[in-house]
Amino acid sequence: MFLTIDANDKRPLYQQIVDGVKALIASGELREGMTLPSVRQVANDLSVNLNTIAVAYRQLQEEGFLRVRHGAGAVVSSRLARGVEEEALRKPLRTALTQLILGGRNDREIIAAVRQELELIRQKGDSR
Amino acid sequence: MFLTIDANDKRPLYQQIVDGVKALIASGELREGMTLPSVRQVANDLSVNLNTIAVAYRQLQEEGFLRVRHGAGAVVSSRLARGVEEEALRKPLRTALTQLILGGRNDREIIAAVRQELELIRQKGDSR
Amino acid sequence: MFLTIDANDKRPLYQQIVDGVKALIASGELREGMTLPSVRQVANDLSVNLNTIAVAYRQLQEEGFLRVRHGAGAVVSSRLARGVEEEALRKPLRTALTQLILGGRNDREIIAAVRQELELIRQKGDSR
Amino acid sequence: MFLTIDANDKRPLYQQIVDGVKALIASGELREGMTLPSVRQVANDLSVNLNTIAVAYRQLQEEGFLRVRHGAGAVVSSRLARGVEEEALRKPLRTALTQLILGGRNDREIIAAVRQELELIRQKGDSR
DNA sequence: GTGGTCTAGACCACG
DNA sequence: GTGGTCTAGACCACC
Repeated sequence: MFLTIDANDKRPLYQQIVDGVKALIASGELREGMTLPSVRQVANDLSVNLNTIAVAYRQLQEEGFLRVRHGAGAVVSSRLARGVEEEALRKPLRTALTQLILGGRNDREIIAAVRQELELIRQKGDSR
Repeated sequence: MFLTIDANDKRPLYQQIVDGVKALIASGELREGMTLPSVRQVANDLSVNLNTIAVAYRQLQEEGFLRVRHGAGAVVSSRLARGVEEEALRKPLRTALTQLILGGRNDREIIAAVRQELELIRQKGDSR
Repeated sequence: MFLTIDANDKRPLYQQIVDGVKALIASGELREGMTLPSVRQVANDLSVNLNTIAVAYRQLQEEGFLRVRHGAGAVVSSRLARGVEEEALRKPLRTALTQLILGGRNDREIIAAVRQELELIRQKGDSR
Repeated sequence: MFLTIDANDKRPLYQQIVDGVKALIASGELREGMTLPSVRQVANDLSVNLNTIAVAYRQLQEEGFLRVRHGAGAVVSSRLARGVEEEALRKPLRTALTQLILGGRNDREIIAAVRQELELIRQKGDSR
């Protein structure tokens, strides 16, 4: 299974699933048209309640990353650039960078960390 | 007042306060030894419940950014590099970068955005 | 083939088929006595499960728009004004109009949209 | 209480709540800044499970009609014209009109029905 | 088989 | 007090 959950993570379980699937799409590991494992299977693999996974899939559908059809499964939709406002993307970036600065990193180190993370995100597959 | 809250922000109020104070410290606008306005005053200025501010101040104290003394107000104690695990700093960065990638930005644009944000964070004062 | 399905549509597939056939009858493109393609052919054309089409045809039969005979295909039986309660017709209209209002349209624009849609529905053929 | 649910309605309960609140906003009965009754209260009034109402409130928040704050309640946000594509608004209208045509109504009757519904929707308050 | 909805009830987080 | 999350388990709708 390609998703993991972390009990120490402060994000709710369903949010971890959502972020995990997004990461897989960003990395190219999940591509347009691929079918995700069923809600039941993910729930079973992660030992998490079925409804929790359903909530995650539902949110991914609403954000346009999945096409979920009732009797069929969930298919990756992966439309990029979905009219998200720049500010909505910048705010979490700003918060993350602030934490790095407070952690004592200087600009050189931060940029290096960013480059490293970008590589990590894209290590599997080759999105775009 | 130098802190603002955004009703549309998904973070809880107290977290917005915490992040706001951290941003001010990172920018150098708040420096070691400076005194923050009282819980009561901030609560009043932002029209927010007094407990909410108290929770924010307590968290900042626990993270080592404030020294709170009864009756004497809260004093900034901006010790950097406080044994925060690298991973704890990287995870929010990774999530923010993932969102930028899914938003259609390429590496060049993302690095540019990071540089721009770093400047913004440091525009007031000139810490370090 | 004259029916299409939209993967992004929130309605179930069978409902899209039902609504599609109804639209063709309303437009006059399908008239009393005409024969519809077989369940098997439609399923094949739309790359949809055979059962899905069968369900759609059955519902159309129950609503009186089709006469289905074993081995002989489905024949259009467009009897209008079939004792449908006014309220059952009004409720979806009300919901659709509410969405238009919340979308910022004023009455003039809404009426114009209604006239335009009525023309579109009837553009093929000229029923009644 | 101003919301009702109909067991015979084919829409799921939470969707009826969502549509009901939208209708109240469209009618002007609920205005910007007004606080909705708590999830628990609505659940109690309608004898529906608490989670069901929570799902409805959550969807309304995602669509931008409510600002829901954790410890506080849910406040009407009522931003009109939220970049909804024209087609998304037209499709349900088209389906509703098709049903009216199949019900035997002519254009004159349909336009009259539309005008009547628009008045009904706006009877309380006087939105815009 | 698939996902969708709903319930009952628990516990946590926020203000 | 408020809403948020999660579980367990049921039943339904779709393919």
